Parts: sequence; C-alpha cells; structure tokens
Amino acid sequence: MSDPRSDAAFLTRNAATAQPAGALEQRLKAAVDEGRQLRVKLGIDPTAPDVHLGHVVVLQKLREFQDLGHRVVLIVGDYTARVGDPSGRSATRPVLSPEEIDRNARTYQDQALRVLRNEPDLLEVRRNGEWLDMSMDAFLTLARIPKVAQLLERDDFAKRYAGGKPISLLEFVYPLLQGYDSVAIDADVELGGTDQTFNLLFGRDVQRAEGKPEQTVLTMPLLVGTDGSQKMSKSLGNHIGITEPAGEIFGRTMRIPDELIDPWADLLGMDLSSAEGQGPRERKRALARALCDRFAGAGEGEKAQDAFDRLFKDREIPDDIPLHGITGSVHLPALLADAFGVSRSEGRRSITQGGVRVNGDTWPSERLDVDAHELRDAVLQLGKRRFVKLVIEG
RNA sequence: GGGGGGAUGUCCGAGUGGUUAAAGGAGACGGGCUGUAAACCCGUUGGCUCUGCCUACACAGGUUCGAAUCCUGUUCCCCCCA
Repeated sequence: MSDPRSDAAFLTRNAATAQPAGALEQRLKAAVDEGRQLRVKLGIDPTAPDVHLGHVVVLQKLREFQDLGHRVVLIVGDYTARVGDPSGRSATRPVLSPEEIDRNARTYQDQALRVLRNEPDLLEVRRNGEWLDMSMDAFLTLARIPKVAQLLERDDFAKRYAGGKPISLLEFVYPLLQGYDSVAIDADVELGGTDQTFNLLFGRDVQRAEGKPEQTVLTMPLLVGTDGSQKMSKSLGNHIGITEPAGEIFGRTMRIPDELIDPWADLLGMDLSSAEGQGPRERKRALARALCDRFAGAGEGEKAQDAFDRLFKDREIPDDIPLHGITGSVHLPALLADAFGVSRSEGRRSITQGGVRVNGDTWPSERLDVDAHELRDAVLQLGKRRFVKLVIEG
C-alpha cells in the first residue's frame, strides 16, 4: 500500500502503456512523501449510458487506484455532449438536452459504481460545463496551444486528411477541451483506452501551457468483443452490458473464443484460480461465473451455470419461463410473432425450417392453424433458447 | 458564389431501362455437430390472410408497354475552386 515501486508495478501490470516511463512510480512516491492522494482522471461521455465490459477495463483500473487510497475524478462531458461531437463517420450525433445529459450521467454513475467505490474521499464527479462554459477571450487564449501540424499527426486525422475525408473544426478542438479538463481538476494521472492515447497525451501539453504539472498517462488495452475480433462496442453489438441478467452474461461469455479467456480475466480483474490448470471449458465457465457474481450479484454465477447446463448440455426445458395467453383458434406464425417479437414471416420461416417445438417435439411445417385447446399448457419453443408456456385465456 | 460527386434492403456494397425483392460480404436467425450461445457445415434473411399478393432502391412528380436504372424539382451529405 505504501511502496511506490510495487504499487506502480501492480498498476501497470496489464496496462498498454504508462507514459512517460517511470512517471507513475515517481507520482506514487511523491504522493507518499507529501501525504496526499493522487487525482486520477477519467472522462466519460454522457451520450452512451450503457456501461459494458469494455468500459469496465478502465473502471477496474480506477478501482485499483482507489484501493491504494487515491482519488478518482470522473468528468462528465456534459458541455461537449451539448455541443454534439461529430467524431468519426457517424455523421450527426444528436445534440443532447441538459435533462438527457443529467439522466445519462446519473445512469452512467450508477453503473460505474458497480466497479468503483463510492466513498467521498475516493470519488469525485465533476461536469466539464463547470469550466468549459468560458468566455471567447479565454477560449482564444487556449486556442493558441494546439498546433495544426501536431493535430494532424494524430492517426485518424492523418488518415482522414490524406483520404480527403472531412474533419470538422470542432473535432480539432476536442482534444483541447479534454486537455483543459485535466488543467481544471489538477489531474495527476489520466486513464483511457489505447484509442485515447493522443487525447490523453495532449492533456499534458495543455497542462504545461497553463503552467501546471503534466499528468501521467496510463492507457489500457481495448477489450476484444464477443465476436473475438473487434474492440467491444455497443454499436458493433459485440458487448456485454454489466446490467444484463446473469443468464445473458453467462451465455454470452461462454460464446467468446477460447483465446479470449485469459485476456478478459486479466483486463477485467477476474480471478480464475478455481479453474487453475483445467481446460478451456472449465476456465471459461469460471470466467462466466465470476462475471455474473461480480455484476449480477453473488451466487448468480452458480445459478446461471445450472440454467445454462440444463438448457444447452441436457437440452431440457428451463423451469421459469414466461406465460403467454392464447384463445380460440391460433395461427401459429401470429402466435410466434406475439410471443417472441419476431415478424409473422419470420415465424413462418422458423416453422418451415424445423425451428419451432411444442413440448419438445418439432412442429410439423404444414400445420399453421390449430385450436387453442390443443396447445393448452404446452411449452412453445423457438430455436434453442426462447420458450413460452401457453395458457388458455379467458 | 461557382463546378463536380453521392444518397440502394439491418450494415457495407454491386447494379445504369426488362426473369431484380434486387449480386456479394457482414450481421442476424434456423438446423446439424460440439465442452460451448465457439469453430465448422447446411439453410434462411422486406411484409402478409403465402404455390399468390403488397410494399421497396433519399423525397415528389414525369417519360416509357416497362425504371433502382432516363428527365425535372426538392432535401441531405461530400469534394474542389472562390
């Protein structure tokens, strides 16, 4: 807890980079000498309130700083969200109203607190509107800092510029604003994914220009998503949200390629020692259990695993399945549509392909209409994992 | 202000008057296999009252027997020149 060297080694063990070299250890040492906490910054974007495992990598690192007694400063980018970031190819990002930003920020905080410690000494939440809502005068002074050539060095800008793709002035200004956040809150350390490297380092330039000590930058590798190839992101649909039900977390984790087991455990801080020395199947199950316990609640891992085994290993029908009322004569495609939220055509297709079962038996593809009484209390199944119990209504 | 390019199904992306509900890929879904909701193989993938009908290629009109494909206008996006 008080040895800067081992603390630094611990904190950087799974980080992508810590810049400049050795700076973190010095910081930690200075903190001990001066008897103060480090201020560890993370900027968050209030436009996407769903926290997934990709975010957890960085949050987990923040948690480790907290556990060592340091103070995490979350910066809600409310001001920047109000302006609307045109970043990347997503042409027009919606400009959020103050109410939406508030709601998103709160949602994010609630979720982030499943990883972070919510103690007044260890967590500080700020809005960058507090200081970015500045005068033109102040802004222009700031605007002297970045040099266009420097901004153009940044990889994605360089590529887009070379390729004749648009870059808005606002995008150019973003790193500056983000860097100014570091000035405003006196960041000692800033965390982010490797994709944020430029912005994080740029924060140092802004700090220097403002006569402040330059922050140490710690970047974390990006977590590969469930598809096993691209970084986890909501828009790619390869994410696992930390508020998802345990069954979902478990199942989707079981779906990741085996090569991802160790990187995930490492970056997410999951302990797989219970499956030490065992094969990928057991190790993956241990990982899935650990994630459920961590995010859905203690004990949820066991439960999710049991349910998973029953469903996929033993091909049994799960016990708590939702009820669905039927009445009169039933058109099966319509029933599937109602019960599972697919279109009737999709339902019809599934029947044709043998993907619909009633009480475990494949439904014959010719039969599309049936009297409700014939399906009384039957279990209707679509595919491998969607079930509904039919009850007569009225 | 001037010139040019573009807008296609969930996404990417072919297609420039006629078997085009629209190639191909991704994704998704179903089936097989499996330790797995992985990999791999096979199939499906606009909607519907389904051997047919309806709606679709930015929007609105027009030309034509017939258009995503040609014309006119509108909207939005991008590039270049000023």
